[in-house]
Amino acid sequence: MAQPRHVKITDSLRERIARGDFSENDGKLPSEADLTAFYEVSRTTIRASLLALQNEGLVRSQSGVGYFVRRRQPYSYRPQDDLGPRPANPAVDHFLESAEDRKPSQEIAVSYVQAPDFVAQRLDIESGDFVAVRRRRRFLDGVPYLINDSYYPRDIVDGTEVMAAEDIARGVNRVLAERGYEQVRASDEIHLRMPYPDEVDALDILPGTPVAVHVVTGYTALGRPVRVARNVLPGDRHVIRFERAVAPDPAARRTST
Amino acid sequence: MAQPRHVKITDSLRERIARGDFSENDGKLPSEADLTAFYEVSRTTIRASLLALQNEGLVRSQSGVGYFVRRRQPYSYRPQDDLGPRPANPAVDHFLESAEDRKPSQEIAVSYVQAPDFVAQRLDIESGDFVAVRRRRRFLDGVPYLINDSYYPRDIVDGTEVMAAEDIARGVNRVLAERGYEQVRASDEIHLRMPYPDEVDALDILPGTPVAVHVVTGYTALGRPVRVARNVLPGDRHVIRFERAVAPDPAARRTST
DNA sequence: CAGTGGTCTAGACCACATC
DNA sequence: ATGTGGTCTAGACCACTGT
Repeated sequence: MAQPRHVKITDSLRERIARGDFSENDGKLPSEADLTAFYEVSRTTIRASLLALQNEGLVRSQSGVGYFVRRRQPYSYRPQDDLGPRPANPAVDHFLESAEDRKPSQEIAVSYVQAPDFVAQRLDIESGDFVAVRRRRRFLDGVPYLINDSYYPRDIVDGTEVMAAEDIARGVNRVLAERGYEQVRASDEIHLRMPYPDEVDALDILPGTPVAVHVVTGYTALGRPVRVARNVLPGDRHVIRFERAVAPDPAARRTST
Repeated sequence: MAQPRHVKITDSLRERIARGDFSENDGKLPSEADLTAFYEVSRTTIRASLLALQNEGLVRSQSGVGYFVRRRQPYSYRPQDDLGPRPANPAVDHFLESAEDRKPSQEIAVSYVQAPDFVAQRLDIESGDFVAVRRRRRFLDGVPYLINDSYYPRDIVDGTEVMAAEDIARGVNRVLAERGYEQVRASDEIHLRMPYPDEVDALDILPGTPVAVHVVTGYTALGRPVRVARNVLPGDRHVIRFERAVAPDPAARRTST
């Protein structure tokens, strides 16, 4: 037997899921007992296969109920929305506006902390220096969609409304701009990994769901970094989208048309 | 007992890993036998914990040898490198050039296929229409780093060198530009998920490693889509980076400085 | 050969959801 | 009360890696 039984069963179930064999009943799979009977193996072996499918993000289990095929309906996440003009209704920002039918809400906590390494590096300060943080958790229809921690150098937010634990209608970036720290450039980094336990809790993340960690550094026209934002996005709820314009390549122009 | 034993053990091991307790010996963990003795549980329970750590991407197992702490050294992936001027040495493209010390190589296969849905939609053609595809798998020091499938409308690549199964020194985008299809704008979409079995094979992906699927659509100045590229990136080998310039916000300017 | 992880079984008990 | 998944055990055999 080239392949172990649990692998063959996993493959078989994956195919049956892809074929839509379990599309009835909210995508409910047969019970472990039924599957042990069908594949003629022990319950342990069936559970190994179901666990594998969970870790691939294809299936979720609900204790006392059964296993269900997962389906995703991602929300568009646009890094470019964090800068630039605000939408017409100043009470909501882009995140909220593009939420379509879904009801947005958020939790905010503000504090001063010693800069973590990744912040200190990007803000070009010492690692122990204090920085201002706005920590937000954002929801759509009560479902957590993202963690956003925004870090600012102390001196540029001290004494402003930025450190109020409320939504800032104009947006923090606008407030900074008014103080002379308009951001004209940003760099984006995206890391992929499996979530840590605290992220699993904070974002209600199911097994087999990766996260993207999106770190933005915003710069003024003078090249000073004034903002580091760290976003954590569950992979099953987001598609990251952005647009690029390309500087024309003169070498190509010579021969074209 | 609030938490099951295997969860407590997983937490304990995760902490010990974070503390660097296993930094000796290539990051080797104690054997399953040692762990069963240490935590005083059955081997099954220990294996459940180790499996969980694998699926979090923290640990890898090597049959007959042991479990090892994983560490990542990601390569910078820059979506913006695919358009724009080529580097000085025309024999390599940006992917190759930015590889630093590591030896790049690639496999190329070209063909005509019926456009998959995601391609047809983005190229604005019918779903059954034939398109040209260049499929590439790229390596650094023999390690697969990415799958790149680039789709082009038939009419604009027919009779060109694009359909040769070799590296095109100038780059396909340059060839298209010379034919009058210069791309001046691109849209990017990034999806996150766990890899499919064929991707696991093609990219040597370990358990607990997510992938990013990066789909680029390139447009000419007339707004015609002429390229759809689908990249699959293993999360442990990439950091996605890009830069943005922000159009100044006139409302903010009024009061600033 | 000894040690390691990989596969598989049969069985027991529990917590939870549903009727 | 019944059925579901979640936890845990003890034990067996195998395949692979290293000495």
